[in-house]
Amino acid sequence: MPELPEVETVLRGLEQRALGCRITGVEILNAGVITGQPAHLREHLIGRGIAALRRKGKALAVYLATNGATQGDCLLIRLGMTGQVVVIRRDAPLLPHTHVRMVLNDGPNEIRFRDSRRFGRLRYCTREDLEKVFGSLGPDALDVTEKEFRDALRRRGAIKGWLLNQRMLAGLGNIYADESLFEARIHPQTQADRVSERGARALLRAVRRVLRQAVALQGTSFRDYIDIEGRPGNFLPKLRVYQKTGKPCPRCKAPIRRITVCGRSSHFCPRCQRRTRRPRANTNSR
DNA sequence: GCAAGCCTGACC
DNA sequence: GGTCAGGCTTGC
Repeated sequence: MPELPEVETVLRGLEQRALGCRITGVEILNAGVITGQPAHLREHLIGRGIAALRRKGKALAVYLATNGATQGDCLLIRLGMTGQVVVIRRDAPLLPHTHVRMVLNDGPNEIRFRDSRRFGRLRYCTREDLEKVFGSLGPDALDVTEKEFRDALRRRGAIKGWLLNQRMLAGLGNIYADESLFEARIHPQTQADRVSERGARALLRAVRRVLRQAVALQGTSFRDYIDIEGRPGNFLPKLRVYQKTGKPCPRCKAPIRRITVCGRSSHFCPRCQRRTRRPRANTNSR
């Protein structure tokens, strides 16, 4: 599932392979993946250059340029669960679930958007649209400051759901949420506002460490994820608890458990990640 | 029939 | 303001 490291890998791939190119054609094979009017999207993309790329959490903005200058508008890409963006020769066979093709003025290449589950979306965004979309997201998980992180933790509900809530912190999905909680030795059902100061520091450190390592390894290919060149990520062997139900904890050998928290499967070590019951942090203090 | 990420709408 | 359910889709 594409989370922050996978989207970052796609961003870097597009920077290498598509930055500076011009979009000369857009073919929409399935309008269902387009937010807004498909014709509108085509009109705004055709003839435009790719000026820059920017990511917040799992959202990827491809800035468009006219005569080399960015206008602040962009193509917003959200990969959903199974979305893929590849740069590939135009004459390469069209795989199933290919929904959009964007022809580049770069030799024989085009950008393709594939998505079997069709949870992913492409959307044309004005500068204002993008500000709204990015504004609705919490701080990016790799940019968040300790203060922002601690302040955002002051709310009820399980820490697992908090980590998955993109309005709190943008970028984590189920894989890296479970891995980060394991790293920080925090039980997924711990209430966010009852995470100790030490715990909060450990969690932020864990989130950064896990995400940075995953970015360095081009992400995790659990099922569908591939990068711009069609290559899988290399983080899979680094997973310690995600989908390891019954396997020994890499730290203490206790069998990894799977429970449902906030409606989402959560993998954790029942010995390393003890459930703490401490008083709710007093929001009036400080 | 479940699971996933994100959006929408209902409700307090 | 916040929370929560429902819907989308399809491979397993």
